[in-house]
Amino acid sequence: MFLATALDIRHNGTMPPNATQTARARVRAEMTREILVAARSQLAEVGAASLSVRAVTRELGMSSSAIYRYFPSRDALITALIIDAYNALGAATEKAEAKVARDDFGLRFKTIGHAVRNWALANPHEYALIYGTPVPGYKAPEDTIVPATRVTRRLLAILQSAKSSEPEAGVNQPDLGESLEIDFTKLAREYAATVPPSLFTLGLAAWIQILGTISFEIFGHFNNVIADNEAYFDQMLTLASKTLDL
Amino acid sequence: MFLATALDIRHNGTMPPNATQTARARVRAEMTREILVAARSQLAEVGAASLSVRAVTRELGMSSSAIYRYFPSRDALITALIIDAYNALGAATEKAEAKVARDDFGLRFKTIGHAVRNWALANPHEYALIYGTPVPGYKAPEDTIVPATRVTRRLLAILQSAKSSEPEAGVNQPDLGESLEIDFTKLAREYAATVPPSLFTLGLAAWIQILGTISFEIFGHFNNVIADNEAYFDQMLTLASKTLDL
DNA sequence: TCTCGAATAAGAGCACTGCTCGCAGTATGG
DNA sequence: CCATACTGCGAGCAGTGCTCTTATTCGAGA
Repeated sequence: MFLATALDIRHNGTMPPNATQTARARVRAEMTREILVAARSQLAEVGAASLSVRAVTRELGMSSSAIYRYFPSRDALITALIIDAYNALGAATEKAEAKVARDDFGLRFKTIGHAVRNWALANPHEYALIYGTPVPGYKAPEDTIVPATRVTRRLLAILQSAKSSEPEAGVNQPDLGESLEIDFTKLAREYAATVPPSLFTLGLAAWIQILGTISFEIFGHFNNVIADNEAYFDQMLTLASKTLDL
Repeated sequence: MFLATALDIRHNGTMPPNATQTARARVRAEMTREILVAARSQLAEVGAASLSVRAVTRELGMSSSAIYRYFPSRDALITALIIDAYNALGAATEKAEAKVARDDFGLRFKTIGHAVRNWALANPHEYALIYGTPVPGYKAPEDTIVPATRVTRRLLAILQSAKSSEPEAGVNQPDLGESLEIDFTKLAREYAATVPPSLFTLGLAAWIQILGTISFEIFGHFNNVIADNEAYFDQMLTLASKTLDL
């Protein structure tokens, strides 16, 4: 879990190697957890930009300097929140998708789309944290890569299943140039997928359409433009699903 | 221009009504301009989140409090930069589009797309300012609405022209629900456009696809995913252009 | 069981931020 | 010419992230 990860960020050289945690390690883990809970509520309230570590410590009744025993910097705290957000989004979508019939690929696709949107609307600041403007000095560490791909892996699985049951369907698959052919072939290999590169690009475009539409809504670009946001989103999902021949 | 706007934000009740500016008004306008220039360079360097009004005043050799005679708050300064960014983006795309043949709608569409991307890559912080996470306390004022629609009006004009020359083409226009029919009919009326609502939704989807793809690139979601970003972007534009039957 | 080093917590402090206020000059319209 | 509006400056406030010193507590090895 990310808590262990957060722990390992600091003092990784001095952590005891055995699994049975000492009392001190346990209270440290508990403290770390509490800090993250407080930080998460702060994030939900005021957003990442206005998140103050001093406010977090105040909420916990500790001194402002004490938090640096657990997180070396504000950036490290926010990184933990980013991983947290990716996992929360992943869990929410996986839970939603698990409820629908496996063989209805179009429904699975749309369900994931709506789940992402619903999570984003319920947690706008968390969404902005992962899909909005990156924080200034921030450089995505390795820890975020896997959680970041939880949803896309799910989408790819659907594409994969749909394609295997109906191979080489009549989708209008574009012919890519050489460089894109290389990029997406490599990408498919990394994801252990067998979907052809041309179809892969369509899947990526659909994913971008989903996030782009949600970002438009969350960031206020639909204000005075569209009233029924959900209807537009659903219509967009239907269209994307059709493009992917699901 | 936005400078006049920025001026009118403050002291609008005390501005002399006649057009011939007094000496004081002229030096005030000049000062406002210089502040914006300095702020713009700051923005380009460190981004909106890290933009410091004190740093701006230092760059101008004035005291930190003096700037509040020109902009009532940091938010007001950033608002001016937002309008600025919208106009810069609009100017860049309009300039690019003006160079291509009027009757090649597909090319005009793709040219606008590439122009937006090129501007975003050249001015990533400005792009993030208008299409990334909104600044915490920020509420878009009326002044930003018109500049914000410069590019979309251009795209709509293309759609409009293409449709009039080839009315009711064989595009796969989706049938919308009642609420969307209302939303987009109203929207078309506001834009003084005659494109049918169903086609309007496809145009919006294309615009979202463009911005979504650029955001992915600028915000780092293509790192270790796609190497040839431009090729992917162009391929996406081709696809979108085809969907719009341009 | 004792001891000594490591981990923790707290407080003072530094350099920075956005912003306010009062005071001094200066230009301007009546 | 003069009252008034405007402008700039410096001090200061409350807040920030973060560091360093000091004091305390804990736990593992002798």
